[in-house]
Amino acid sequence: MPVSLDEIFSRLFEAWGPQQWWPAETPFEVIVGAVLVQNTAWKNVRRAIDQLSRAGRLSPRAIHTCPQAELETLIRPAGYYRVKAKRLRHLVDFLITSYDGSVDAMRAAKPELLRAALLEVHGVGPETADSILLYAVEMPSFVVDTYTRRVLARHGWIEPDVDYYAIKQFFESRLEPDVAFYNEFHALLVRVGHLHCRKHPSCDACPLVDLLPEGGIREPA
DNA sequence: GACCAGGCACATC
DNA sequence: GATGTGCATGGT
Repeated sequence: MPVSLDEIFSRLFEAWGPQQWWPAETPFEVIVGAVLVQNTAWKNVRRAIDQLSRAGRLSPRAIHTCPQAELETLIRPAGYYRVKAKRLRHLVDFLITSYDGSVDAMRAAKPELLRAALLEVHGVGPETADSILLYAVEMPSFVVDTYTRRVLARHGWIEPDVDYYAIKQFFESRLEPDVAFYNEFHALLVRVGHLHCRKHPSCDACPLVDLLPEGGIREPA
């Protein structure tokens, strides 16, 4: 690790400032978005959430009672609409069964136990669980996604094939647990990953350009 | 028309 | 345990 995470964060934050994540009106909307955004561009998720909202289906009970066909139609713009309709229903069932449909009620839970419980829900993997913990429940659980992995791997700070939990620990072992900080850091990593670490990167304007490893960026995994 | 997007579950070897 | 595949819409 040739450079500190604090240094990386500072550069990104000074370049772009607060990212205003998660883009949602309510904690429940965060949860819905966390499922719908799986391997999908946020713009498409926005459409799906708007359709749910306009149909009066943007609440735990409303989704719980929503016929499957209607739910699929409403979330269609987000892609994978059949699997996501099922995943959304499983998650809402969990929320209603375990927390009486209240996201706020989850705040009283022990973070590790809540994370484990979320991972038991069909369709909720590590990133979705951590997004819910951090952005909806406001627990300091670092979120790792494609961009996080790509940015770190391209700069040679991690091996590209390390697993999710190892990357999560990489951050959490080096940072103080702080919801606002984790929030901002992850959002900034998504931004730098999106702008500069894709298949055809544009490193010139990247705030981390002078932190590139010897021999330039690494190939993606 | 190819390629990509803020994953996850499941099949197969 | 590692690797491959299906899921699907919409933007570039």
